[in-house]
Amino acid sequence: MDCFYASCERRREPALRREPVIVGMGYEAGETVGAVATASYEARAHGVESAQAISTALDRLLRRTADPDGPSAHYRSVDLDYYESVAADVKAILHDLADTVREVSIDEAYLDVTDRTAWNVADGFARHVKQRIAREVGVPASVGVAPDMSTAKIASDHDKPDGLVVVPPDDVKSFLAPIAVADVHGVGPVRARELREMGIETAGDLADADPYELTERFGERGRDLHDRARGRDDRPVEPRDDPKSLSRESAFDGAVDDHARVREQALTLADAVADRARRKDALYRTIGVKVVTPPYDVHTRARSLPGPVDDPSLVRDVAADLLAEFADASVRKVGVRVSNLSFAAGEQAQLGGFDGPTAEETTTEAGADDDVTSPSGSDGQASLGDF
DNA sequence: TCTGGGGTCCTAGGACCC
DNA sequence: TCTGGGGTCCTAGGACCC
Repeated sequence: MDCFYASCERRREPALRREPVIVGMGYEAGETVGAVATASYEARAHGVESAQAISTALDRLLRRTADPDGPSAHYRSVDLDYYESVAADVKAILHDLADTVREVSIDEAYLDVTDRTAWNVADGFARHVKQRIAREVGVPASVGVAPDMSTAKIASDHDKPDGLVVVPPDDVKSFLAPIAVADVHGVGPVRARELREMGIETAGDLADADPYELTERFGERGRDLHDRARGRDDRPVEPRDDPKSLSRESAFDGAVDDHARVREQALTLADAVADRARRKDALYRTIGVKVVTPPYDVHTRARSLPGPVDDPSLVRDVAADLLAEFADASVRKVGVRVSNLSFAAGEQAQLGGFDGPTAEETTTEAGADDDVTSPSGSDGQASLGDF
């Protein structure tokens, strides 16, 4: 999906169309530590980027739109419940159009459409996907079609927003050759720099590089990158497994030396994580904390239990205990995580095995349906700043 | 670029087991 | 007392993704 959160805001507030829109978090009620979650392309034209400090983003837009009659930026804070309800509508269409769908995130998915189309009409099929989403849900999408997941991903990013790129098997090599190495999935800032130091700038360079040398430098990932640069990616499109971990974290407005305050925050997060796990019917066997100290050092500590549990007070106790090691530290961010998850539905649900579906099951399903509509009425995230 | 929140996978060392 | 070969699990850190 294209700048998905911003598109969702526009869907329910059409006045935002064609306007610069910034969707962020942490910028509510006088706070300053927020970041940009999504910026519309109009905002990106002013140098606003995802993950940017909110102060920088607003500053850039303000500075470039100093003219009071000029374009104004609109800030909205993240309303995940609403975006999830929109995403559910999009995903229903995807499941209708493909035999297998891998949902990667709230706004991205892979579809295996091998048996639904052919290369000579793939363009029309992709157009149909986009049009159904636009017509039935009202948000824009970009689509890439290719013989493998890695190339399809690059293709979908190639012509954003509202993109449509088809790369038939015979074109994969020439399509990938000029792609910047940083645009290959699995190449972030660190590997991009190392690759450049090796004289590898494009996917074509990467494809021509010595795989032995890449493996020496990057381990197994080096082999993967080389393969992907050559269009060799034989991963099948598969639905995602159950989650491997659940976590909550939050940043302080500046570094905090008061351990009692850090601990309090951690206990709140512990409760939130335990609650999230319970709602997902997840048992956990490992409880961990994350502590970020200045300048930006990330520390993690974890402890495993003898067996899987659902025990909120244990999450609190273990988190507090693990945190004690950092009692004298200055802390800018703290998090709590549960992992080693198991989804033993039988243990928790006790649906009585022999009597067929119980009343509880039907009640639960009805409740889930209601959730789809309820968040949209919320105005809690209202316009902090149309300026 | 002085950095939000929620995830995944890989690596490496240590403890421990047979 | 010294020590082969193969394996698992756990923890911590790092890179990456959306």
